[in-house]
Amino acid sequence: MAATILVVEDEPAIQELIAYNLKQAGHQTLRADNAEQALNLVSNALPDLVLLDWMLPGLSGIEFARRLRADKRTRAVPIIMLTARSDEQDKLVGLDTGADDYITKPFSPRELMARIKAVLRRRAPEMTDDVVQAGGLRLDPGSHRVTGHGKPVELGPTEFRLLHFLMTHAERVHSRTQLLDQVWGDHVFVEERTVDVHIRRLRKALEPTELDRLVQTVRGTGYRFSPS
Amino acid sequence: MAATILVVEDEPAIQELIAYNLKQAGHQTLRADNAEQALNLVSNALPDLVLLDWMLPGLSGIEFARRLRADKRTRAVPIIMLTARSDEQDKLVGLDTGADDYITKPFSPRELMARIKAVLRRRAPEMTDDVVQAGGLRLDPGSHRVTGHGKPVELGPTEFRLLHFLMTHAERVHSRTQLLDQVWGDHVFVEERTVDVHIRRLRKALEPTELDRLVQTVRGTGYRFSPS
DNA sequence: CGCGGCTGTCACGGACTTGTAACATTAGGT
DNA sequence: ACCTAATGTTACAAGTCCGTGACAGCCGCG
Repeated sequence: MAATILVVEDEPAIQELIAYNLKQAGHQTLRADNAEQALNLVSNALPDLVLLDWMLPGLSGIEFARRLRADKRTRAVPIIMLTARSDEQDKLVGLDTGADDYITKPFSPRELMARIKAVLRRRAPEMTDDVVQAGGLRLDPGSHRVTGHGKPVELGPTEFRLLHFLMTHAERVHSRTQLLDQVWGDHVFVEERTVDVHIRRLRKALEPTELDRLVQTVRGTGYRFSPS
Repeated sequence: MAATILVVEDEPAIQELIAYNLKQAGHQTLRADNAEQALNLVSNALPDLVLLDWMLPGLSGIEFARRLRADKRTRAVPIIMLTARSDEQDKLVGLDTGADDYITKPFSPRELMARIKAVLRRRAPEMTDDVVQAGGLRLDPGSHRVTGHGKPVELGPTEFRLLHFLMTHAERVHSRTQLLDQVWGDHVFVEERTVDVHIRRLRKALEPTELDRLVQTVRGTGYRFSPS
């Protein structure tokens, strides 16, 4: 995992409780007491997920969510809403603003962690530490190992992340720009052609296992991982 | 393990029974007849685990659990609930307050001990005194001894804890930050590179037995213990 | 008080990674 | 068959990460 999670919650006790559990699970946490603070943090660096209290002093949680969704840069960030109310009405409004999931207080840490995992799995599978297998390739984020037909494959850090992303988003073409955003991170300025070089390095590392053919070029568009 | 376990139970007979069994298993026991007494004990010294009766005179067990969870200092202490009721409803409420496990009376001492062990293992596997063996290495927390291929290995306290943690979480990469949190404890401020130095000392101590190769570097990520 | 063991920090050097440019090759259209 | 844009490939310099030895402070013990 090692996801970076932004917690927007005004009650210190709950904020602390959540942060503690996140840390235990190996996540980084950013904290904000209110929406304004949260917006600041987000403008600095994108978190991988936002835990957002419904009721906030000042700008409400729901309004904050709306703003995230309105900005192209932050649109894709998964949001989990925390709320004390349990009625269906709010739930609907919450989901309408684009929340990915919804938890009503009081919640158990166990439940919270489970939902975070579920949302990350759905929205950003490369953030989880689930083992990915496809076409004879096996990548284990937990132990940071890659094997092709059982034989170990040596990868540099960037190639590892690149392969991880491609495998968790297989059968889909990704432009160089998308790959830079997803694998290198936003706020990073590198030449697009750099992607080519890393693709090359990845393929080279896969060559001994004949699995380099799984990383395919789509001329004029980008690259694709295809286990077929 | 040598864990310190707080037993909160109003029935003397059951309290005695539990205490006896805990002692047999090598644990320290603290006893309280009610929640108020328990809170006092906890404010003095943190136990490694709390065995908590559901029904208590005065402050109820569940309320006591909530208070433990509400205080930052006591938040992480594992709780096992004891209850006479067996219905699902209570179980859910109990888990919601953050209980780690649940035992319904009557229970066998054997079962209780098994659950305690399981919870300690889950919350902090390196807290138990189970002997850990892997790849020719043997670490015995009870006697605080390490042997490699039968030959004794001399380790300093920190290296011992580090190896213990790595062995109980093998085949997983741990970042320096995670290792600092888990082995040094959070709220400790030391340089990340200090981890490197202790890894070095650990490897050096393992060198005579050729077992230093089990402690592996994952460049750009952290360290991993791998018995392979 | 002196001693030895343990700890955290630093600095240096080597090994590995990374982004870029430059050149080679290929794919597709005409 | 050509031409051109896109991609493959290689080399390299700069940067980053890690191993390692040295060292000073700390603590407990004799």
